[in-house]
Amino acid sequence: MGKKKVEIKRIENKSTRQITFSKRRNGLMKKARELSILCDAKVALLIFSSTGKLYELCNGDSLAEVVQQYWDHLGASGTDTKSQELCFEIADIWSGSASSQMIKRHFGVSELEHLSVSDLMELEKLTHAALSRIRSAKMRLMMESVVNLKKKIEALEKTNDVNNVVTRSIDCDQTDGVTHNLFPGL
Amino acid sequence: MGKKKVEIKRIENKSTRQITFSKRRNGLMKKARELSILCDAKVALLIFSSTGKLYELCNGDSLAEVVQQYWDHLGASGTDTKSQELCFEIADIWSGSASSQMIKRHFGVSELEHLSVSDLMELEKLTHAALSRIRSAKMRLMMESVVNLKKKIEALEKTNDVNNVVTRSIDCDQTDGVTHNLFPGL
DNA sequence: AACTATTTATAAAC
DNA sequence: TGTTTATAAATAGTT
Repeated sequence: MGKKKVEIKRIENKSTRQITFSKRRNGLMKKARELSILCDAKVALLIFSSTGKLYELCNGDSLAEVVQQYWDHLGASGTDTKSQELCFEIADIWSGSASSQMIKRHFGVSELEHLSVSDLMELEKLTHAALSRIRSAKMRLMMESVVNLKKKIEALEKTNDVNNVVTRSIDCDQTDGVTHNLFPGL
Repeated sequence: MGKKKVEIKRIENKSTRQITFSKRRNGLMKKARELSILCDAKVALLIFSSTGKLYELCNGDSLAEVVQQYWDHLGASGTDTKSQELCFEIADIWSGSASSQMIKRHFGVSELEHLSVSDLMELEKLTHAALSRIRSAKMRLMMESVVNLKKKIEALEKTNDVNNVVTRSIDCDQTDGVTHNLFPGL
C-alpha cells in the first residue's frame, strides 16, 4: 500500500530495508495492540531486527506471562508427558544400574521443581555436554562396528562364504534413515 | 478500514468480536510474515483468543528458539551503572544453593566407555528429554522472576521512590516499543 | 519526519 | 462460513 506495489521478498537496499522495517514494525505493533483490545485476546510479539535489536510488544500481562501460557499450552498438548513416559520407561529398562538410580534422582519431575535457576542452568550445561559426549561415544562405537563389519565382509568375500547375510544387515541404513535399529544386538 | 471507522475498544457483541478476531488475526500474521521477509527480521507472534485458543507464527527458527534468543538477549545486554541495584537484586533472586556438585559426578567420561551402542542410544534419548525439561523449568523460573520484578517496579513507582532509574527503563515501552534495556543488568 | 498517491486491510452487508 | 463493496488505514516513494 504505497505508490507502487512491492514484491514480498528481502529488500536488498540496506537503508530502504531499514526504513521499511521501522515503518512496518510500528504498523505491526499497532495492529497487534488493536487486536488485543478489540477482541480481548492476549498477544505477544517479538521482533529481532537483522542487526539483532529486539522489539517486543505485549498486551496487559507481561510477555513472560504470555510465553508462560505458551509453554503451559505445549505442556498440556502432550509433548512433555510423552517424553516423561519414555523417560521412566527407559529408566525401568535400566533398573538396577547406577545410571538408572541417578536418573530417577536427578531427572524426576518433582526434583526439578526444587532447583534454582542457576542450578538449572548448570544442569542444562552439564546435560548438554553429556549429550555431546553420549553422541560422540555412540558415533565412535558405530563407526568401529562398521569398520569391523566391513572387514568381516572382506574376509567372507575372499573365502566366498555366506555373502548374503552380512550385506543385508548393513542395508538398514538405506531403507529409511533410522539408525535406531542399526545394531539391535549391540 | 472498513465501511465505518471503529473505535479501538473491546467489541461487546460476541459474534462480531469473533469475526473481527478471525479477520484481524489473519491480517496480523500476514503482516508479520511480510516484515520478516522484507526486512530480514525474526518475528515471533503468539495470539491467545479470549477462549484460550492459541495461534502462533514464527519465521525460520522454532518459536522456542526465538524465545530462547529473547532470554539470551536479556542476559547479554551490558551492565548499566544506573540499574546496578536492580542487577544485584536479580542476581540474588537467580542465585541459589549450588547443589549441582552431585550431578557432575554422574556424567564422568569413563562411565560412557562401558556402554553399548543401544545403551548409548537410549541414554541419548533420555538425556535429550531431560534437557527439554530442564530448559522449560529454567524458563519458568526466569519468567517468574521477571514478573515479580515488574511488580516490584510498579510498586516503587507508586511510592515515588527511585523514580528516575525505574521510570526510564519502563518507558521504553511507550517511546518506541523498545524494551531492550528493560533489565540491562541481566 | 512530513507528504501524497496508491495499495491493502477490513467493517458491514450479503 | 465465504464473497463483495465501500471506506479507512497503511505505506512506498518522494521531499
